[in-house]
Amino acid sequence: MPVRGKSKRQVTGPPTLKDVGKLAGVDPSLVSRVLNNDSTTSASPATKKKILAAVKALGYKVNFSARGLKMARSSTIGILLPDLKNPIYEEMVRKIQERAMELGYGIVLGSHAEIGADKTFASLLLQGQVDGILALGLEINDASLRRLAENDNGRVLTVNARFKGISSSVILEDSRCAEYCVNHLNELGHKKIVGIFSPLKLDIYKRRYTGYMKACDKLGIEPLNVIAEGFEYHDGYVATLEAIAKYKLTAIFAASNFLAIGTLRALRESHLTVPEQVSVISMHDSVITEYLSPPLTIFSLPTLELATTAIEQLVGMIVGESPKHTIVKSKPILVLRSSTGTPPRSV
Amino acid sequence: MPVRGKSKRQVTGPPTLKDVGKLAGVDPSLVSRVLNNDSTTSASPATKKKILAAVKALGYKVNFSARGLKMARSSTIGILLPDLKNPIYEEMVRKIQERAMELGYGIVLGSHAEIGADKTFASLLLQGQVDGILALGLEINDASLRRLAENDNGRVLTVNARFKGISSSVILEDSRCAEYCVNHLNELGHKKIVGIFSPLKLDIYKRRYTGYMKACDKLGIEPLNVIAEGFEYHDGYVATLEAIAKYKLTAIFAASNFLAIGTLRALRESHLTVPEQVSVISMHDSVITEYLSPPLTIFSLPTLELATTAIEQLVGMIVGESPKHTIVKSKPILVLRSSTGTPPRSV
DNA sequence: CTGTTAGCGCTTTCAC
DNA sequence: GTGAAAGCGCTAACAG
Repeated sequence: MPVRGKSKRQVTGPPTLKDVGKLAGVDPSLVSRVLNNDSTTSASPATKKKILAAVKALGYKVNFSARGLKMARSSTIGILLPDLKNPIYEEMVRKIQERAMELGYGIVLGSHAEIGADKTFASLLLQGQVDGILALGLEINDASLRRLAENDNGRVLTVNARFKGISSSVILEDSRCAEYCVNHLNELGHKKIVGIFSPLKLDIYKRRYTGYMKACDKLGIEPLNVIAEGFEYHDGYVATLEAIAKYKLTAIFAASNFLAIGTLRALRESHLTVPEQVSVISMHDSVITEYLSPPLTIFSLPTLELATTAIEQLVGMIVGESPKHTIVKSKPILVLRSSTGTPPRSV
Repeated sequence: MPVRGKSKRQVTGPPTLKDVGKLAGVDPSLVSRVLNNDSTTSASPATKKKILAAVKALGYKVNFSARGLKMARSSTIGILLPDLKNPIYEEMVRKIQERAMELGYGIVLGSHAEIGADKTFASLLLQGQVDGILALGLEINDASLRRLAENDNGRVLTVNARFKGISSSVILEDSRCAEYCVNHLNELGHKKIVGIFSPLKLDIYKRRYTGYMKACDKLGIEPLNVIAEGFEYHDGYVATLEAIAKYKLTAIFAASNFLAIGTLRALRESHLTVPEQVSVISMHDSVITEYLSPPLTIFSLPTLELATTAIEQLVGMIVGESPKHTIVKSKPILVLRSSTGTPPRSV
């Protein structure tokens, strides 16, 4: 390990506040105050300029360990997700990381299952290893996270989901988006529109379900739906098989890209062509949708904005703002590809 | 912000070494030594036991900020990737994170483009914000990372890629895997096997290309290949269109899942059925392959083992081991699905 | 407006 | 085998 000299620095590591202070001819603490825009003290423009110049000259960057130690903060936030398989999470994680970095935070990824019993995210939070947690679209079945929510819900934020006991969240207008999907199908002439959802105990699917039901109601068509067992391709596949057997459908609204991929497979195996015999629509755009067979028509919502809003809100909470529930509003955008068309004549 | 009392602790944050020491009736420094298995001093079994008991009782966990400050290490490693879209990266990142955590490290994600000019990963490393960098499957076109590689390549490791100037890497047997793919096709009776690759300047594709050429040579069949423009679905799509126009092919070896997805689309649009008219094989298993149309036959390599090996090697380097190149050896595993079959009679 | 001071929790010589 | 003490780089009172 590199060792420093006693009085004079021998092995030069990264520059410190002391170095900057020396170069600028001021005290290190003043540098700190200037760099942090300390409101209680205002440096004279002249010294401020000198300091900034020295900072740039030396390429000074804060040492997060030192700051973290002093402020009793880790400057890292945890992101909890079921998996990264879903491309939407991937994009969001990327975006969150980007924004977090700008805000001076690092991130660590995690999931309930994999961290191990005594190393849950909640315990990390409690131990001060992370300053806050962003929970992406999943159930909270981690016992200690739940306990945490009861005691200290000031630093846990759920993304596109709401949970009892957690008073901070940011969500999209999933309900509205689902409505748009059904309306689009109806405009093409469809009346037998099956909705395929993942379990409704998950808030996000409940909202999509609500939108679907609302649209059917408004349009005066009969709601036909199947609740899949889970969230994976396979669940969409099984649910679609069930729908085909049960209903005389002409269109399917698959409530997630994952379900939709399973849906397409089920239709293919049942020798039902898309969109000639059955139209398929889904919501939330991800790269893969364009490369499915056929490419999927979808309505998209601003997931990236969801991501930045979430991290900003969490950081706000960490520095003292109150938790709140927010909705990122935005009109769903139609991405028209080739999985939707007019219903077959015979039906 | 919670404030602590002067002499007696008022607001109790997470337990510290001092707390543990007090409970165990020993000096905090001893606790530290015991917890870190300090080889220079051996505590008596009795006190050791007392200490461990106190640690457990209090639920003590190290404060990474303090340790980092003291040791001039951040205990975080950076992962550089082109994107997380590719499910294989996702799985690997997950695995790396998991193992890193066990080893006492956090991770931060990053890419060249998005971090911003003066905040490249290399500079993070230089500034001590990260202790090392894992670069996943991409070119290194970050000027400062390149510079870094020239000066201090002791803490940069490339994963499934090798670069001039970077003396630490871990790779899989991609060449061998490509050979297996070609052989499988040939065993089914194919002679006109087109290989589709991403640009060969990328080490990983060069190796797959080499394997393909070697297999063709051994088999005595003519190598037919197309080098795509890039790495995305679209590039595979365009390359396949070109291959169809150029060769009388009966089978395609797509050198990545991404390319393969584009390949399937091109074949579909060209009204060539898979596998009746054209067989398609790819390598590296990811969830999506099973849900393509048709589900892809692939050969898989142990990417998760690649991930753990990489992080372990990097951490080893951080604590002083020398950089090295390692190959994770493993026989490619055939995952037989329905995209491959015997060639059509007429050819 | 700016400097002084203390101390966050940890590791690590150096004593005993 | 164990304790004492110093100091990593930073921030936040408190002085001046």
